[in-house]
Amino acid sequence: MNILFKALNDPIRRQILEILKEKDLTAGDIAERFEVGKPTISHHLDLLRQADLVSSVKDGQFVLYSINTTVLDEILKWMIGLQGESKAETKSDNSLINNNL
Amino acid sequence: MNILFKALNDPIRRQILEILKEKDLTAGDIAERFEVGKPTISHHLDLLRQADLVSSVKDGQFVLYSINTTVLDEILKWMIGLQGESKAETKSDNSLINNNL
DNA sequence: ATAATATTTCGATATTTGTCGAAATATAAA
DNA sequence: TTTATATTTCGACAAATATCGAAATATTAT
Repeated sequence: MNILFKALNDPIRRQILEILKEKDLTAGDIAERFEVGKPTISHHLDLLRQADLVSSVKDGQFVLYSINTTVLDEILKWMIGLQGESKAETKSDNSLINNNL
Repeated sequence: MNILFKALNDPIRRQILEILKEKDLTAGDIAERFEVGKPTISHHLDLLRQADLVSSVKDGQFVLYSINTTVLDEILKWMIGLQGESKAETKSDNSLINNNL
């Protein structure tokens, strides 16, 4: 959870995920789309990989990166849990009236 | 978006949200539940307020804090957008086969 | 008015984080 | 086997962040 939020707490890393949503790309192809240098992108990719938000496969001299969205479910559940079951509802008052999800 | 992820990128701030989900609380009541000092909690509450994840109302000498979950929708939408519309699907191939949400 | 309580603001400090250039590593091409 | 290309690792450094104690502010109680 911690490492997930940490990985998402950077505009470049979020953009990388958006780019990888469209298409798997090599590290170099990803780096080309940003102003920062390749070592920096490599570091960002490392953090995304630590959070399991991307996976990487070596293809010759290239490294191909892909997005992995399944780990986002954890955050989604946490956020939805924060919304539902609000404080006004008790055991006798969970009448599901406010289910405007 | 940035400020939202930043606010969520801390275990204490996330715990504060979980606590406020159950019940509105004063700054002091919140601080009591953590090991860190009151100035630190005050700072965390400030960041949560900047992200509009909490609201505060002055009640005499106390300040009552409440959670505001509506801003989470932005992140929820972003994450769901990251999951759907995957790269394998094109205009001719959006057959909604993989809709196992 | 004075004292007590609640909260925030202010500096200061240690840690974390993003970034860079240079060097290291690995693969492909000549 | 050199040479070129792709990527990561390594140190270094500046900026951001979490934390603290002390002081400031505001409200309540005596």
